[in-house]
Amino acid sequence: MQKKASNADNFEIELDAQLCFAIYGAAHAFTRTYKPLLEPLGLTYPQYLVMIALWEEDDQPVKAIGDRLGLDSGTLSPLLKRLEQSGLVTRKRDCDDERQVRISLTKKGTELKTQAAGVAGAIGRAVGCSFDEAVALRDKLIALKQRLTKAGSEKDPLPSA
Amino acid sequence: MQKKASNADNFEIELDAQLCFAIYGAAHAFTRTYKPLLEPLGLTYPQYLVMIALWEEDDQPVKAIGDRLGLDSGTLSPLLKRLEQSGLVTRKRDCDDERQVRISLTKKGTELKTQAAGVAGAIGRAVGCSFDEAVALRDKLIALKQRLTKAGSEKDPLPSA
DNA sequence: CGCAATTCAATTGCGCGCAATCTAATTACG
DNA sequence: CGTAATTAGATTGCGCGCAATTGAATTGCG
Repeated sequence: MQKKASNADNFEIELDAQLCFAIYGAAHAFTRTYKPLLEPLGLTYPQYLVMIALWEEDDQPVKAIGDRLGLDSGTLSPLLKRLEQSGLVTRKRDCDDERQVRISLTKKGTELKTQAAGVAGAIGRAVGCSFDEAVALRDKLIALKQRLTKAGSEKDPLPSA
Repeated sequence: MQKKASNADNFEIELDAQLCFAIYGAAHAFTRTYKPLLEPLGLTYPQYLVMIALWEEDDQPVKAIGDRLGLDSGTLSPLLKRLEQSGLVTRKRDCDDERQVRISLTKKGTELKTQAAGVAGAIGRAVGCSFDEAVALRDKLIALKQRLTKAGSEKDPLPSA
């Protein structure tokens, strides 16, 4: 059925390797494509993702942004400081829960969305496939990510106590 | 509104954003899945990719590995030094062309391939889709990468001087 | 209420990833 | 032949990405 072992293992190894290379290469090609487009905006690719998250919903705590992007505070804290230094966001402690730091867009940060629209268009052209194809690929990648994430957390699902 | 355009632009922007997030998330989920599997081997994910390239073909110059993985010497030089320190590869100047440094597997490096087979199997399970699906996804990603790379190099085809 | 466990963010350390720069070796060309 | 242009690799600097630790605030529970 799903698993036969034997000499199909060689295919498995090679496919694994090829899938490695493919997703690794595609992800980096993506960031390389963005880089020159984001440079005029003064943003790196991860910073751009954070801005998108904030354009979708302003005034979020760091944790919420981290969940959306799959990043932890070790990555986000310095990144957000740079966005603050660039004058795009502000960081202030939540009044109700002082553990949280809420990230909000400044006027400049909000206005940057307009320029970002041009970036999205350029990427759309570079991706060079139809809308439907892009949607299909997006869904496949999301599904893959979910399966990988689930498989990774299968070690300790719950103490069953 | 500085830009009117059609309201299909909104879809474009959102799809762009979603594709961003999807590929970004999938790539990181991939590396996170590998991490615990590679830890017993003493390899990071990029180091694993280099080892795969060497298992496919031993005794390659740094440049060839860089082309295969899409990495430059700025990334590879320190990485290869770590692999050398781990006793997995050797680095020696090519006799015919002393600019090149040829990377070769040590006995230990060659033997590591056996253990890596188990890694591939585990990943196959984590990916959790059929062989055909994996092949299709791989091909889509490779095609995407090629389109992105080509689009990126369209800026300066030739100086035409 | 009071103390332990949890949660959120920041910090530290290490390994990429890449642009920019540098050096040395090779090739191209007059 | 000799100099310019090219090529390979190393180095530096900066920004992630993540594990591990820390510290402060909050929640849970007796």
